Amino acid sequence: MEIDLPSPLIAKLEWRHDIPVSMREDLFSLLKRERLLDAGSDFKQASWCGTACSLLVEGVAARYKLMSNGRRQITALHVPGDFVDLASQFVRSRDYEVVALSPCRFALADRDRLQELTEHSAGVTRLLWMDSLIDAAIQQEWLVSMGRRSALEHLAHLVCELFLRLKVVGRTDGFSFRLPLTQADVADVLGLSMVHVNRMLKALRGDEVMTWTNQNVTIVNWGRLREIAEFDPDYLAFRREVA
Amino acid sequence: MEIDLPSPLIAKLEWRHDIPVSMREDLFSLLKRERLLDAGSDFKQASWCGTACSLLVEGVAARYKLMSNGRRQITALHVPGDFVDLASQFVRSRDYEVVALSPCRFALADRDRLQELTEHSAGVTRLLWMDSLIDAAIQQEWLVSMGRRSALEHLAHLVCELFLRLKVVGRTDGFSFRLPLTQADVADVLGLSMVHVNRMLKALRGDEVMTWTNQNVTIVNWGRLREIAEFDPDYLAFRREVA
DNA sequence: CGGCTAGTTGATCTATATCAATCATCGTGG
DNA sequence: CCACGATGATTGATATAGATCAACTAGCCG
Repeated sequence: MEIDLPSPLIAKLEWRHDIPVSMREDLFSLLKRERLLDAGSDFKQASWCGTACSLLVEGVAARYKLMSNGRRQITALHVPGDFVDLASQFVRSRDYEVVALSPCRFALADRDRLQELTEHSAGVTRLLWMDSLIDAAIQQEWLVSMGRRSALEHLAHLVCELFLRLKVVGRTDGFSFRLPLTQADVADVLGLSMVHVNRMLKALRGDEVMTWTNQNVTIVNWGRLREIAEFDPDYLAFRREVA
Repeated sequence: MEIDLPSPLIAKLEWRHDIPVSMREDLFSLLKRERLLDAGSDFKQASWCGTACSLLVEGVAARYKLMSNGRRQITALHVPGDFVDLASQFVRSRDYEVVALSPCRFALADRDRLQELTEHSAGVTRLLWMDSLIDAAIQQEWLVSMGRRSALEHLAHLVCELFLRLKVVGRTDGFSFRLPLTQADVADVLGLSMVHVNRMLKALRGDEVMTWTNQNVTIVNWGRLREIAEFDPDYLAFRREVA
């Protein structure tokens, strides 16, 4: 079963561009080693993290910053097909942590091999560069949500986004999907208090827009949810409608 | 005077890495044409914006998203040495606008030439990729500010960041610098109301931490300002202390 | 059964928004 | 030189979104 590690990555990329066979092969040859991480463990303590870039293959992880008085802000959620630390190939960043929110499976790209590959294949470089640009677009959208959307709209927007991101990598079942975040985690994503997240979830549940119990999200009224969030999936750069 | 267009870019990059002469030459040859934009004009209406990538050489510009009910969120501020639309080389994004906040001078990089350059020079590609990664790091820090810093801390953090970014490109005078944003603009950066921005400015002025009148910022007590903001410049990736 | 974690709810408090008025500055045309 | 309008800054009064505190419930796992 070791041959299929980059498949969620490739699934995601194919929603965006045509991927020639040669690039696919490059990615396969780059991502062969596999490693696991338990739920709750910090990514930095992973033994390999100094020498390789990690592609998340299964599970959900979060990037966050911790502040002096214990406040935490999650700045990104990683789902299968996402690189967790591509930037580390170039920039040393000590100020952010990554944590596995559920048991995670990673495919490793050796730094030296990646460096070599980017030097010889402008195509792959382009692909990875674009991927990081789209991650940035996602963050930009989060910024808009933080600044100018209400708590309810923000929450709705987050769910819309995650639904599509999970769907393109085949991690949804109709309008349902698993999302291993506690309400406290969600609060740290949205920049809200846990209590308020709970209330907003209740509101959406009450209006029969969506439910989120334990770790299971079900979108009951997709149109309404999009409407509340003013969700426009353009920034995810898919070539056609996902849902 | 046309020879010096990329100089703020190079100044910025040199705070981060050693730039070999060959790369410097590549950048010079890439960025030769010059264009102006009036304060207040939208970047998309610029004639060249379909065929070239634009490096801001002089002035300040803002990237923002407009929402249905008129709310606006500024997601990035561009200062001399910043590419305004590097992403457009790869991704079509219709959902964000860029506006010149003061009269702006741009150096243009022809898309085709840039494409060609990135195919032949892995070094330049790396440099530009890293630059976009650091832009993303800045956005990440903005996200933290939005989510988990108070209005006052957020404002202080913004000023700290802009001070350093302007300083490395030689746009500061001691602890003073020009920042052509109205309080309404600042509100749209911070995700606050104009009125509240005004109050926070007053508070910082009253405590003799900084002043911001008209378009002139003066930091009176740098240590205190950093303290309020919990500012750690690591994310800007400079190799040594700027201030 | 007990203790842990996550979710739920209510009461109260506070940061920030909104509304509205005033004031300062500056460019323009008379 | 002055009147004028426009734009931006400042301030106060009031409203509200969301935080904080505290209690209680429901699973779940040993």
